[in-house]
Parts: sequence; structure tokens; C-alpha cells
Amino acid sequence: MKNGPARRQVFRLSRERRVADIMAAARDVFREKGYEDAPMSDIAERANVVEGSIYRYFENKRDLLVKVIEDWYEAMLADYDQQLSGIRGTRNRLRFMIWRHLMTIHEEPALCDLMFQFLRTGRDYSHTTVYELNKQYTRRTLDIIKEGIAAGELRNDVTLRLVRDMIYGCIEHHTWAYLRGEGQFDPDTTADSIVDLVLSGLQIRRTAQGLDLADRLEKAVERLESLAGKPAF
Amino acid sequence: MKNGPARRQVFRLSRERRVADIMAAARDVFREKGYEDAPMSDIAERANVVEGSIYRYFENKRDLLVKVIEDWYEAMLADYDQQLSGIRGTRNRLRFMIWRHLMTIHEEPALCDLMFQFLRTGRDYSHTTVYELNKQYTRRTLDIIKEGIAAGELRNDVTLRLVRDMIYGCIEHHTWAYLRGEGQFDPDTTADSIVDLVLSGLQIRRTAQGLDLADRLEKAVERLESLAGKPAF
DNA sequence: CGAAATGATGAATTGTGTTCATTAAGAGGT
DNA sequence: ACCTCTTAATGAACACAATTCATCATTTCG
Repeated sequence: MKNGPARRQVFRLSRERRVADIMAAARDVFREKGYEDAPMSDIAERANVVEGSIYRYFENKRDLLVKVIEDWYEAMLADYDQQLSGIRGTRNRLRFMIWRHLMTIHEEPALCDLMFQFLRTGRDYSHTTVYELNKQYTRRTLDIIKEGIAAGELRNDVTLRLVRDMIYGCIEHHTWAYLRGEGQFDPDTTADSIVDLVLSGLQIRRTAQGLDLADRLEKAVERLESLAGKPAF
Repeated sequence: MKNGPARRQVFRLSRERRVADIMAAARDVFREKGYEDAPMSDIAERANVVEGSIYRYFENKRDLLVKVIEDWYEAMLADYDQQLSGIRGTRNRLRFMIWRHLMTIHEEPALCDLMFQFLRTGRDYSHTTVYELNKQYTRRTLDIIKEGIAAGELRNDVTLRLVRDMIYGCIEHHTWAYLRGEGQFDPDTTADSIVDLVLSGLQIRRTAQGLDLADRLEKAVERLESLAGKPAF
């Protein structure tokens, strides 16, 4: 018989269940407090385990964060392909990608923050699953651009990497500004504006159309000249 | 007479000198190790003071970081106006702003990293001097755009804030990608490409020019019609 | 039902930022 | 030159959070 401090009852769950519990708790706490201000003790408490137990399932705090973000990101991207496959036209497809990204940030600002601030900046980021997912995700956008180029709708003399930087950089910069209280955040209008800006920059210059018009009119003038029997100008 | 542990000799310097020493040491250590991996003890050692002394001049570690970045950023922006004032033309001025930003990141990647990761993301960022400096800095770029609009060179139906997000978002996204080993980093070529992309998107659509051309040609046709005494088409 | 294996615990450890009572250096007056 | 008085600098102690690990509880299996 012991009289030491009451030891809490030990619950044994399946590994999967414990991992799920801890990750759910961690996601909530991280969402509320951010990364640095979220003590492991809070996460442990919410997951109904003791601090030390977390280390049985996760290497360290950062690993826990990575897994949480990974889990969320993966689930989120799961149905992108399907949604995208139902949309036709370069402009519409591009708009969807941009709009979806904006919506995601709008829906989960805290998790996006964590991802941008603590995952992207880590030394090991390029070895993360999130990095791969993200790469795969932006590649889809570039594929849309490529298709537009192949169809002759878009300029073919641009660096695709820079187009990607422009689109996603713009979205993220815009969001940061919003998150610190600058302006409004309207995914629909913003998506329209971005597509407009980007496509206007990418579309084959209207000069071609203008020249085309001039060509045709020049021919018309020739016809008129022959009709009138004398030079027009 | 004491036999306790030898107390290091106390050097008394002017307040300014001490602050400068500590900030120089902090900048170096932060540059080398980043923020989180830079212990105060390292900074103290390099500044030839003891850890506790730093807190006589700076509230805490974060405050020290803020002051260091502030100092650097301020010095860097000091001569922007002067350099910019010697450049004419919307395209050239815009290109200079973009190129300068790229160069800065190229020259001080570590400090830029610190700024993006630890200053921008802090709750208090919008009350920082760096925030004000940055605002003032990006405003110059927008002024260039505004001048272009006023001169009739650029579209007037764009959200300036979005243009700013596009330019700086692009630069920073591009840089992040570079810093984690993706592609090359050539400020000159990149600046050209960005200006090209942005301006092509901002320039008044050639359609207008085309319509203008059509208008003038239509009048020419009318003249020819009256000249020929019968309809051309 | 007993013993081995495994999971969970929480007290202890470690590492780091921060505080503060103590001490030394310099300034100013006599 | 000597004696305060003020203030800068010190470094030991503190606080707090991540991480470890010896111990104990629970389950599994023979």
C-alpha cells in the first residue's frame, strides 16, 4: 500500500488512437497559441496524457508540428485534382488554383502561419513531405500555364519559375498584409484581380492583333484605291 | 582580501559604445547562427560583456534582434531616394527598385531571413520601426506606378496594393526558393524578367491602340468612299 | 494464474533566457 | 589626496519549458 502522490490511472489505447489524440490536441493548441507559446504541457493535458508520453510517439516538439501540418495539408490537397478536372479553360483553371489557395488561407490562417513561419524556414524543409506536397501543388498551376502556352494563348518567353513565384508570392504577401490588419480579404475579388494581372502580363501582346488589323485594313485600302482608280493618301 | 572566484575586470564605457558593441556582436552571431540557435552567452562573449549586462541596454533577446535589424535596414535605405532620383522613366525606376531589393537579399541573406521569419511574424510587427520603414519603402514603388498611371502609360484599373504584393511577393518567394537551393540567383536577369512580367500586365492594353487604329482607318475608308463615290464594302 | 513484455508515468535533468543583490569604477565635492 | 555618492557591470541564482529515464501499471501470452 502506497501513500505517495496519487498516480493517475493509466489508460492504454491503440497506437493509432493515441497518435490521433495527440495530433488533434496539438493542432488545436498550436492554432490557438502558435508554436513557441504552446507548451507541451498544454498539449499533453488536452490529449489526456502526460508530457513525457508524447515523446513515445513524436521525436520532439518540432516533429509534432511537422506531422500536424503534414496531416492537414495532405487532407486538404486530396480532392484538388478532382475539383480541377471539372474546370475548363486556362483562365478558369488558373483562377480556381488561386482562389483555392486564398480560401485555404482564409479558412485556416493560424495553420498557414505555422507552415510559413516554422516549416518553410527550417533547414530540413526541403526534406519534408510538406515540401514535396507543395511542389506537386504548384506544379499543377505551372501545368495550366504550360497548356496555355501550348495552345498559343500565352507568351512562351517567360520563366515558369518566376510565374509561380509571382502568383504564390502575391497571394502570400497579400495574406500577410491582411493578417496584420491591412485592408480586406475577399477571395473572389482578389482571385479575379490576380488572374487579370497575371494573364494580362502573360497573354500574347495585343500588338499582334493590332498589326493583324492594320494588315487587313491595308488590304482594304488597296482595294479601295483600285476601286477609286487613284491613291487614297 | 577575497579568495572567491576571480571577478573579471570591469570596463566602463560610454553608453553609446556599449550599445554599439553589443549590437555589432549580436548582428554577427545572429548572422551566423540564426535567432533561436544564438545563445545570449555567445553574444555576450563576443561583445566582451557578461550575459546580464545586455539586459541593461536591451529589454530582452527579441528586442535586441529588432534593434539590430532596424539599424541595418535604416542604414540600407538611407541612400535609396538619392539613387532613385537619378533614374528616369517608369520602367527604369521600377527596375531599380526591384533590382535593389534583390541585391539586398543577395548580399545579406541571413539578415533578410531573420527579418522575414522573426520580425514580420511577431504580433508587434505593425508597431515596429521596421514596419514603418518597409511601408515607406514599398510606397516609393507604388509612387512610380502611380506616376506611370498619371502619365497614361499604365492601366488605371488595378489595385495598387495588389501590385505591391505581386512585386514584393514575387521577389521574396523567388528568394526563398533560391535560399533552399532551387535554381540560380541572378539579380540582373531576374529584375528584367519581373519588370517585364509586371509591366506587360500593367501596360494599357494594345487593344485600345488597335481600336484607335481601327477608328482612324474607318475615317480613311469614309474619305475613300466619298472619293470613289460608292461604298467600299 | 504467473511471468514477460510493453506502455505510461512524472520526477529529474538540461539548457536558456532573465533577474537582482552585490561589487567595482568613476564623478564631484571638500 | 580622500571620502562619499551614483551608477554600471557582474555572475550567481532563478524561472520556465523541452526532453529523458528509472519505475511502475497494464496487458499479453504461455
